[in-house]
Amino acid sequence: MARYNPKDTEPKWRAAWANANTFLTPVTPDARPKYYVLEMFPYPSGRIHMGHVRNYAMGDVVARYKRAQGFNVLHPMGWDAFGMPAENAAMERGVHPKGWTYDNIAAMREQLKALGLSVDWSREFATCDPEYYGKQQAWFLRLLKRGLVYRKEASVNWDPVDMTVLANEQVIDGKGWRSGATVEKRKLTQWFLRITDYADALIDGLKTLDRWPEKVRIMQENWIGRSKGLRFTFKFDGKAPAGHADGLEVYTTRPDTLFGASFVGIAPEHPLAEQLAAADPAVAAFVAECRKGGTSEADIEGAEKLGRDTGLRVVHPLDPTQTLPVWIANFILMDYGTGAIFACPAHDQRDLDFARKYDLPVLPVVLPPGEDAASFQVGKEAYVGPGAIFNSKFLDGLDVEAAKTEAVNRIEAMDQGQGATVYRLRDWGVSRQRYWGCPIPVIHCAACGPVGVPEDQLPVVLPDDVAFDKPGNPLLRHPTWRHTTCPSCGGKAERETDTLDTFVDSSWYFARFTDPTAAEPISKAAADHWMPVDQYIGGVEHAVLHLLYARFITRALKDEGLVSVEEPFAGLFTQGMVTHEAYKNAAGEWVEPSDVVIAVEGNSRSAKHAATGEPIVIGDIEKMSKSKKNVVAPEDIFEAYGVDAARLFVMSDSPPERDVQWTNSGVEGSWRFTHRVWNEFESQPAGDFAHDEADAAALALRKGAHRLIGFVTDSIEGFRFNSGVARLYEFLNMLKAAPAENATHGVLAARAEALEILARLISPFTPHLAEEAWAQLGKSGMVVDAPWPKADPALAADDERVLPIQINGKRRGEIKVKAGAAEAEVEKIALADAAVMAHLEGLTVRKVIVVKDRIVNIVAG
RNA sequence: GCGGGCGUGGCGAAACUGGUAGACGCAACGGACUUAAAAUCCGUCGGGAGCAAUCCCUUGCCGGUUCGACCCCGGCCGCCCGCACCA
Repeated sequence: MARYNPKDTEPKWRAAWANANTFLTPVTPDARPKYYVLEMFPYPSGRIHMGHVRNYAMGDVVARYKRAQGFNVLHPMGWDAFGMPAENAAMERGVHPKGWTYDNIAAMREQLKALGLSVDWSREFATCDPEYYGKQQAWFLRLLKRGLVYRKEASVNWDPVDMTVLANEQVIDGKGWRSGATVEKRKLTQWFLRITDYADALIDGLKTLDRWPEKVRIMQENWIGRSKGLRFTFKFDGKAPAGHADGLEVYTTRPDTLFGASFVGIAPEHPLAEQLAAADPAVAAFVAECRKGGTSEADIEGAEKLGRDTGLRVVHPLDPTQTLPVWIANFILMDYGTGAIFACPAHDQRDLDFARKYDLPVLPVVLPPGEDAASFQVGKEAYVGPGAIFNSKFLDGLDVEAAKTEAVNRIEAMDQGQGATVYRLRDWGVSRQRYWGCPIPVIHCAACGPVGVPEDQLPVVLPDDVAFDKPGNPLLRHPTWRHTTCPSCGGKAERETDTLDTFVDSSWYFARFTDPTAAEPISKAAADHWMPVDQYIGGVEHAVLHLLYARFITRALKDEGLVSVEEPFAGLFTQGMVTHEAYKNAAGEWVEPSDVVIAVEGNSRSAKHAATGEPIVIGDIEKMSKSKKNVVAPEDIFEAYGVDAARLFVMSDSPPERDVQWTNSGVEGSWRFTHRVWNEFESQPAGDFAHDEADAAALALRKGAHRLIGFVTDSIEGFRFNSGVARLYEFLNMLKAAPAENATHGVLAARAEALEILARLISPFTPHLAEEAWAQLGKSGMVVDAPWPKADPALAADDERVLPIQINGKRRGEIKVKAGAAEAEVEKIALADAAVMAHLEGLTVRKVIVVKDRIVNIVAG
């Protein structure tokens, strides 16, 4: 028997698909229902890693499956090609970002093509193609006209390593998401997108995303952070400080606790605090002290409450006889609400900590259920639960929610404030002081201000002749590029040298794929047909970055009339990472897996270096990363085991949303499977055989095959690929138990039918093997064009059931009955069973529970 | 601190809606074939008792609901992810 040889067959079938234009999705849609499958497009780093293999293999399973189900599938591929690494390469190696990027794309395209993906490569583009980013500039200008784009001076997150600004979403634990450098605050004039205009829509829209992971929806909701409360103004007692004649505006979510107020606090960055600091060196010193603390988790956790009494006093809005001191406090954030609060220490832990430290009053106003008003006291823990309001004049006796409403009504009636909704979400700062990005299509004119580049002058193309010998943005140093004339007055003017955050590039590419050559940024007809993406697949790390931005841009483009959908991704699946053990030598240096030999003794494993024999420490299972050297190169695996085995392995073993641990023995298992499958096809003799109803072995095989269809179908539909693969293994074992050699004609007929079903069922997972198997069966055409198999209900149905018999909840035997057998009949058979009778000796049967086709439980005592 | 998730053999895991716990794979062990190895094939494989049929224990821990709980409820313990002085 000839061994299955993936090295010959895999390239052969890829060529066959390419020659037949199998995966080309015509721009003009046909009568079939559409299905748009998309995996998050890759950054062209130069070579694919196992994470890519898993991501794209999953998408390919879905795409091929839907195709076989009769859908007109759109499954495109492109490149998220702008970004920092290209500039870093330019600085480190003197190559041009453009050349570096396109070389990488060429290399990765070949690797991805080797995966045998059912991708329509004719739609491929890179975000750094001027044809793409020019269209991006076009819609950017339309959003600018709409007022969704604006410029402001703001305190921004500055990444000192990448030397650029970052959006809030791109700062993780106070560090840049890409560089890992501690982020600094800087005041800069920047371009912003009004994502906050869409805060409510983005929260409310989450409810419609019923095919998104709950986790991602919760993360987005928390990130947007909507809270309802009251914004109101404290009048100053006596003379107000200059410029603050209107008073001091605060925000609270607990207007019900207003009578428990003991002081008013302002952030150290609050304009009033800065004003006071300018006049008083002692205040200035205090404000500087507050700034010193870092922003990292540990810093905040350990930060002590610091405050300074300003000497100012304000009047209580609901009780003019009462005044409150105004403190500058380090725990108040300028970024949130109004940067000023009223503090109710009895019912807020931070306020309480502060009040205890500075000996400020603590007056409880919410009485917990069961407590006595005369004796209830707050110690070190603030009471934040429900209860009845007391010590609060007209609010007394109301519950918390009713008191909130009443307090808001009173303040509104006095015209001193109003109910307000506040968000944690900030507008999206999109200016990046980088070269390798989409130029912001704006011209700055001394007379006219910033003016959008006229549409007929787009795209604003990046100049190629730039130097990376100095840090900073090369566009700023370019001798001619920025100098131009004002489109409005014709006078001398300068181009904007900031480029767009690369997350803008990835916020609409899915819509461009529907017609990548359209003259408009988005072809309305094509997008209306294909959008939304039916199944989007990618890493969970984009839960609040890319996935939030893309939702926002889609809504903004919808309001601009470019698309009709509000939500870009109807279904989302977030897949787990590919992990691998990391190895270290005695010196603590990371060692590559290929240099390590593992020895197994019983249940313990030890490792040594393959070449030197020195002992190696087997470390944790971690995400594959270059720094830990625990990377397995996909091309090495393709070479050794074939592409299908690699694809199969990343789909096996672990549920797709969970991390999968890469092991060599695991992929060997998948490789063995491909060979065993092939052996079954090869050993099947050619020819037609008639089914034999009387042949029990043949019937069992046919039943197994028809049942398998349902199992595999459900596992793909439900994203349980690992279970589907397990069922395929199980069925292969069944086939092997009914070999072709010396088989009856009935079994040969059943095998022929089973193999035809099997070839179609494995084709989403191991597409090359499936084609070779299909050809081996003598089938015409390719399996990729064959419809998904349909189970014969009569064969897939179980006509006989094995029911376990429990006595008092413990399994004591089993009986065989016809499927759907009546309860009374089942009870009779169960009670007559020898093993059951033995167990019931000396007991009285009290009750018999029969669950149809499932189980029998006898209660006896 | 808040929000979410998870905890099942030596390992990755399965168990659909409360109904036979451990499918399938990996590792391990035993055997066949082979001069030998690889590959392949067959078998064993949660723990314990027993010659055996069989029985007892077992899904992080404690308790509850139920004829019946990996699954539902309450309370602990541990791990992972996200957010975090957000008023």
